[in-house]
Amino acid sequence: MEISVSNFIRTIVKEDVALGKYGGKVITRFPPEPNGYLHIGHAKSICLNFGLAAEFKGHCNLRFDDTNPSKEEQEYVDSIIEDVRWIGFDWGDRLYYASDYFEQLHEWAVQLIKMGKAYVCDLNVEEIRQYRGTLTVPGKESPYRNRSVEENLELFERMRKGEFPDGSKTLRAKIDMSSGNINMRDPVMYRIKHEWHHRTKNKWCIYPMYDYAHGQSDSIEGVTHSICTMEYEDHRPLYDWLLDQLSIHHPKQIEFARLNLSRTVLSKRKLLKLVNEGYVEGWNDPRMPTLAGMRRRGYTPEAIRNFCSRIGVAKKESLVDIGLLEYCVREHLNKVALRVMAVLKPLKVIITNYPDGQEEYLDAINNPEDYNAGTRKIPFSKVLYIEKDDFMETPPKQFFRLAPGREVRLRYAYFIKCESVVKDENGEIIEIHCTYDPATKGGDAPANMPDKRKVKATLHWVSAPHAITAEVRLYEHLFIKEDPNDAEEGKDFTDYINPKSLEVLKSCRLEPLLKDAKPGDRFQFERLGYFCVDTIDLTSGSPVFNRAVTLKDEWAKIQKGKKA
RNA sequence: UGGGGAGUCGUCCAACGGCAGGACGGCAGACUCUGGAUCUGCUUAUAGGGGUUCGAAUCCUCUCUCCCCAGCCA
Repeated sequence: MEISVSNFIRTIVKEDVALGKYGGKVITRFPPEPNGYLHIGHAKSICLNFGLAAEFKGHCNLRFDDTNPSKEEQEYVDSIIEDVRWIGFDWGDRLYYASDYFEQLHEWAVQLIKMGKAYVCDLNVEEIRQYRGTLTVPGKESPYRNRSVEENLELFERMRKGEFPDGSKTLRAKIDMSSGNINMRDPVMYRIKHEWHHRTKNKWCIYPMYDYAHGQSDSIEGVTHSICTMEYEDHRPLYDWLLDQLSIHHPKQIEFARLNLSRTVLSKRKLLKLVNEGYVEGWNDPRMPTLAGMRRRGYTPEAIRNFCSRIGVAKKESLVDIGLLEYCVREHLNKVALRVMAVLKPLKVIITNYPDGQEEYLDAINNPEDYNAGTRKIPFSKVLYIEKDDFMETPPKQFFRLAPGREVRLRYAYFIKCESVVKDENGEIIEIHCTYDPATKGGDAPANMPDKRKVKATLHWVSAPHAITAEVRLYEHLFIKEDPNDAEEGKDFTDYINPKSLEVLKSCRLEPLLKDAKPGDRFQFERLGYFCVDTIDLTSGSPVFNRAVTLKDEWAKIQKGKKA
C-alpha cells in the first residue's frame, strides 16, 4: 500500500552510495528538540530519515537536540519517544542526546580557540546585535576579537567554571563580519546559562548553540546525510566551516521544504499558544495536528506514513490540502475498521404492525472489505431510532431517504414505510410511525415473488430497548481559513479558529456490542464515518467516541452545492 | 536594496535534452443492502521574454513573482 515516489534527496543518496561515498553507508538521524510535541510535519521528516536509512540498509538515530535548558523538558522527551515509536520506526539502541556530547563539544571549542578560530567576547546582546550589521550593511569586528589564545583559553575556562553571570560573555567563532551571510558574522558558539538541564543537571553553566552543536553531533554519530528543513540552508556554510576547521567526519547537509497543511498550523510556537491559551484541551486534543492528537482522534500510523509518501519531498514551499490526509485515513480504516450501527441524532420510529414485546436477532456483516471479520447478530424490535437527517417531511427532489409514504430499507432488517408523523405542540417531529414488510426480512425484497420492488435508500438504525447511550464528539478542521498563517492586517491565526471544530453529542444510541469497546478501538459507524474510543475520557462507564473522519458524503455535497 | 532558495494541472509530487505522467480534488457514468467501497471515462499545468539545439520543463541569458536570514532559539 505504501507507494514510493522518487525525490531529489533519494537521488542524491543513491548517487553517493553508487559512488562509494562514506563507504557506501547511509546513516541518518531524526533530531527533535524536546520543547514541544511532535506533529504531522515531524512525521514527514521521520518517514524521510528512517525511510532512507531502511531503503539503503543503513540506520537512523533518534537524537534529542537538547542544547537549550530554558525550553526543554522531560515530558517532551517522553512524548517524542512514544510518538516516533507509534509512527512505526525503530532506532534500536541508538537513542542519543546532544547533551551526551557536551564534553567533546567543549574540547573542540578549546581546539578552535587554540587555532585562533574562536574567541571570548564581552559584548552584551544588544551590542552584538549592533556589531552584526544588517542584511545590507556589513558588520563590525568586536573589540574583543583579537584577544590572545591564552587569554581566550583562560576566559573560556572561567566561563565554564561559572565565574561570570548569564549574558556577560560568549564564545564566538572568528569567521567574517562582512559576510553577506549573517550566520558567518562571528556566530556565537557558547552562551552562559546558569540553568538546570534535564539530563546534565547542574554540571554545565555554558551551553552550545545549535549551529555549534548540530554538525559536530552528526559527525560524532557518523551521520552521512544530515537532512533538515530549508531554513537551515543559510546555516550550511557554517556547518561546513566548523567541520572543516576541526577536520572531522563531515556529513552532507541536505535541505527540504517543511510541510504546511491547510486548515491547521504546524509551528510549535503556535501550537503551544493554542494549548496555553486554552483554545484546545492540550497537546493531545483530537483537533491538534500533533501525533498525540491524531492518535487520540483515531488516525493510524499506516495512514500517516502513507500520507507522508504521497506528499513527496521537494524544496518548494507548499500547502498540502488536509483532504489528502483525510483520504489516507479513510483509505486505511476502510480496510480494517469493523462496521457497526450508531445513531448520532436519534429520531424515534415505531413499527406499528410489529408485535409488542417481540425481539429478533438479524445477521450483519462486520466488514464487507474483509470476509474474515465475520458476521454478528443485531437486535430488532418495535421501537427503533434512525438518524434525524434521514427523514424529511417535505423532501427535495434529490433526497431519497425516508419521507411520508415512502419506503426504505433498514440495513440488514426490513423494508419500512412511513405512514404518519407525530409532532409536539411546537410542531417538532417527535416520532414517526411506520409499517414493515415481514417478507423483506434481512433486507432483501423477496426475489421469488412477483413483487420486485426496489428502495432507493438504506438507513442505519438501532433498536431502542437494546441500544446503549454514549457520548460522541464530532471534530471539524481547527481553522476555517485555508492558510491560517496568512493573517490579514491586525489579525492573528487564532482569529480563524473554527467555532464548530468540536461538537459534543451526549445522547447517541449505539448498537449494544459497543458497550465493550476498548479505548483506542476504531469502528466505522455505517454511513457516518470512522470513530475511535477516547483513551482519556469515559462517561459513567460507557465509552466516548471521537470522530476521526467522515465518510465521503454525496448528499452533504449536494446540499452544500445548493447553498453556494 | 546584502546573502540564500523556489517557480510544472485547482493541490502535492514526477519527468533532468526525446510523446509532460501519477495521486488527491472536480465533473460524468457503471455497480452497490453504507449517497461508503470498487470500477470506467473526462478535465486542467511547464511564470514571462530572448537564445542554443533536429528537438528544451530540462542548457544559456534577461525579467517577474514568492519564501527564508539581522536570537546569547532550534
